Amino acid sequence: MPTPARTSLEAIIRAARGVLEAEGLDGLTMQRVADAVGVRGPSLYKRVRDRTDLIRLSVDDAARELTVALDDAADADDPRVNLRALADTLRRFAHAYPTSFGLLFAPTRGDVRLGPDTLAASSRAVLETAGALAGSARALEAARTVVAWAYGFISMELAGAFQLGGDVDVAYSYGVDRITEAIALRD
Amino acid sequence: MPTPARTSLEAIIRAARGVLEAEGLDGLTMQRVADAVGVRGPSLYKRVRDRTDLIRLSVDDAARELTVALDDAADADDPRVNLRALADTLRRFAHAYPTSFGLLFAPTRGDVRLGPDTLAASSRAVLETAGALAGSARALEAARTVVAWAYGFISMELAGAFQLGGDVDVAYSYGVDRITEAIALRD
DNA sequence: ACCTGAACACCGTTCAAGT
DNA sequence: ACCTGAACACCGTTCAAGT
Repeated sequence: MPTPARTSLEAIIRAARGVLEAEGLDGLTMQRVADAVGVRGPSLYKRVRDRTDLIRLSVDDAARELTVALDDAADADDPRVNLRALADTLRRFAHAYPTSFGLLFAPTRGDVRLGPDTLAASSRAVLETAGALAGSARALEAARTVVAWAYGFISMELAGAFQLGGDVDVAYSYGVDRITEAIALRD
Repeated sequence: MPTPARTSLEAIIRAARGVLEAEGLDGLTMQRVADAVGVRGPSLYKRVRDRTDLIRLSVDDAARELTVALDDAADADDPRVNLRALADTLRRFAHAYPTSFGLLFAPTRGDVRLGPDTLAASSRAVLETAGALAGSARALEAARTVVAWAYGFISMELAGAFQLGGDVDVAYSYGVDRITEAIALRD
């Protein structure tokens, strides 16, 4: 006799993302997530292969949320305005979900890797805006330059590497301008 | 009656770094490190507070090695040449010790954080070269821009985010040039 | 068809007992 | 003074038994 489902993959991912940001990666235990969705630990394995899979699903879910935010952000005509909006959106995302952000490109964790489709979707808005600034032939490398800088800057910020002083908001804003001009230089 | 020491903190850190790069962060178990230095697990706690402490010590050790390499790299008169040498040195370090590199600024792991002195020492060469390019008043933000870009680029490279094709070496080299010109622009 | 308790392997850590 | 085996708590994971 079938038992009605007492939870769902969506609920599990939502709970896992909450735990991930509240307690960090080490705090994400199967027990903790099971408690949060009102089920026993072993039941999670009905919907999720293992803990690594759950982490990947959570980061993937966060990446999709980021993609939506980025797509919404770049709605102006001026590509410089759009690039700033994209950079600000990425930084807001990172502050809201630092652990997920850190795992997005974490070189340390080969096991938690996003699918190419998720990556491509989240790159779309940046690629388009970068292309408008640098020329479509240079779109890819321009986009990489912007994302690399922004990811690096925000990672260092979150890691507390900017202890030498100075206003981090100002530094970020200034950096966006510099990078924008750097990729807008035609040759 | 005193027992002669059968290992040392240095040997433990060396072994831990080896395991860290060979097996990744999850592979760094106390048991594994103990085996590598020829001692039982509990003995490690005579020299190390806990596993987190051992990770931090390992990353700190890697950071010191990086500092030496950076100091040696920037020996030319032309700051552009030096900046390229510094960028190449950082990238070589990252490829040699990807896990340590990832932990250097990992936003995800607040527990494994380098001391300000270690950070300051490793920044010195970059700060000096950046200052020579951007002017000493702009040295700090110029250095941050370079390091943020390089860290982000290499992280994405190691994370496999550059699957869209193109020669990564060329992209890195090109990026160094762009960033160099961006921070060399006086205003 | 999903959920559960019991069980297992593994790991970090402590500690009393050895030398 | 350092090392060890035993022990404990905790966690991921499996599985037979329940409904």
